[in-house]
Amino acid sequence: MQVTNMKNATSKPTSESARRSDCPVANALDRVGDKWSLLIVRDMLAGKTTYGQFLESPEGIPTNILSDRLKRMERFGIIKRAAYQKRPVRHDYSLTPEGKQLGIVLRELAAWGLENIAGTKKAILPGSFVSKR
Amino acid sequence: MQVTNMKNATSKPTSESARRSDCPVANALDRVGDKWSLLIVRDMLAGKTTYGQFLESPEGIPTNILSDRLKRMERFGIIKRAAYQKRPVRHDYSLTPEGKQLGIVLRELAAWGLENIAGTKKAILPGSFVSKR
DNA sequence: CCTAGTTACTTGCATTTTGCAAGTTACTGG
DNA sequence: CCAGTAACTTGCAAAATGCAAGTAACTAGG
Repeated sequence: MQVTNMKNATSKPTSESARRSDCPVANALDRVGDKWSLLIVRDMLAGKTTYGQFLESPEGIPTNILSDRLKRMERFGIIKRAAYQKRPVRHDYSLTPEGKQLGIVLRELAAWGLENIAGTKKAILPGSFVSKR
Repeated sequence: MQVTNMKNATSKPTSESARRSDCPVANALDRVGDKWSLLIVRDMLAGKTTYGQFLESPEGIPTNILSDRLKRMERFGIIKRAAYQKRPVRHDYSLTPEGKQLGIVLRELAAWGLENIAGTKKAILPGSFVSKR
C-alpha cells in the first residue's frame, strides 16, 4: 500500500491562485514569467518530450526546478504528462493546444533576442523555429 | 561633500553577465524573464513614464523591485532615463527602440492570456494594445 | 524660519525561490 | 546479485522578493 511520500519540495513558486490583477499580461507572467518555463516550452516545440532530454539543454536547468515547472505547467494546462510505456513506467510530456499557442510568443521573443542581443544564434532548434523579420 | 551613499539594495537579480547559452530565447529571458519587467514595459507602452505612475498599476509592484528593474532595463538598453525638469530634479523613463520592439512580444503574450486564462480582460490599457486574433 | 506635502528612492529584515549535490525509487540486463 | 539508467526528491546555502519604514531634495503656505 505504497503511500508515495510526496512532500513538496519547491512546489510553490509565484504564490498560487492569488491573482495580481485581471490584466492578461500579468496573468500570463504568473504562469510562465520566470527564467525556465518558456525554455521548457521551447524544447518541447523543438521536439523534446522527456525529463532527460530537457536536462540536456545547454542552459542546464536544475533537476528540482525542472520537476517543479513540469508540475506547474501541467496544473495550468500548458503541458500534459502521459506514460509512454509501463514496466519501467516512463512518462513523457507534450504541449496542450494552449501550450502550443505559446509558440507565437516564443517566436517573437526569439526574434527580439536575435535582433537585440549580441552573440545570440538561432541554432539549437530545428531552425524553422525563429521567424526572420 | 555629499558622498551619496549608494549601497546596492536588490541590484543583482538574474546573475549579471553569465550567459546561460547563446539561444536568443534564453538570453531574452535573462533580461525580461521575471514577473515584473514586462509589466513595466506594458505600462510604458500604455503611456506611463514616471516612477509614481508605475506604482499606481493594479499589480502593486514593491518600490525596491521597481527601482531595481528600472536600473536593470536601463543597463540593458531597453529603457532610457532622463530629467524632465530640474529644481526639484525629476526623471522620467521611456522605451528605447529596442524596448519598443518588445511590444510585439507583449501583444502576443496578452493575446495568449486573454484567450487562455479565464477572467482576464484587456481594459487597463488604451485598448489598441491587445491584438484580437 | 517652520511645518506639511510630494516624488523618488533606499534600507532592513523576514519569507520565498533558486541552485547545487547527493540521495532514492523502480526497473532491466547480464 | 550487481551495475546501470530514468526520473525524481531532499537538504541546504545563497539569492531574490516583498513589506514597512526611513531618507533626500525640494516646494508651498503661514
